[in-house]
Amino acid sequence: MSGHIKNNIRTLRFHANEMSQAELGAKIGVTRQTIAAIESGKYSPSLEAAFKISEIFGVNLTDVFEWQA
Amino acid sequence: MSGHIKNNIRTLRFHANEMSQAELGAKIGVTRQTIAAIESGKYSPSLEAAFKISEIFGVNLTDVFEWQA
DNA sequence: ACGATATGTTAATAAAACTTGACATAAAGT
DNA sequence: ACTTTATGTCAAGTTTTATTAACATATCGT
Repeated sequence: MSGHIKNNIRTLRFHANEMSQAELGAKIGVTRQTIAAIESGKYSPSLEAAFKISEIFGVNLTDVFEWQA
Repeated sequence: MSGHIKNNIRTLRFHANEMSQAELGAKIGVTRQTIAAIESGKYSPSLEAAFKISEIFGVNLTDVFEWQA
């Protein structure tokens, strides 16, 4: 009923030299299936995974994940 | 082995007119025990819960939760 | 055409987040 | 002294997130 979370992972990956889902997963310590699920909005990541992803892309967490109330 | 997450909930609650854990929990839809556990660092919240908490305090998510690599 | 890489998706299982209910202590108000 | 409010903590249970493995299609380079 309340808000949901949008993400820009796909865009950020392609701007980061077309990094693959598998490569991103390896960098943060999750599987490619997990990245695929997060990217497609099947579920949202843990806070820790979210921080690691934003760290890889060198941006703020809220530039990767956006809360819409 | 990698980093951990620090939070400023206690401080933010006291700055927000000494809002109780129970009140914060009610506002974001979790129990007071969950707030206590998050606040004390027993575990980190879901990304959704983290967004809701920062929304209540009117600050950015990364002002509530800080990632230390 | 063939082999390699990237991604989509599903099913079964494991781990983490969260709930409920309980019992405890401490501080504040009356 | 008594009641109320705030918080700490624990155990058992449910829900959500993450893992692994499998099978699928599409694209790219040779």
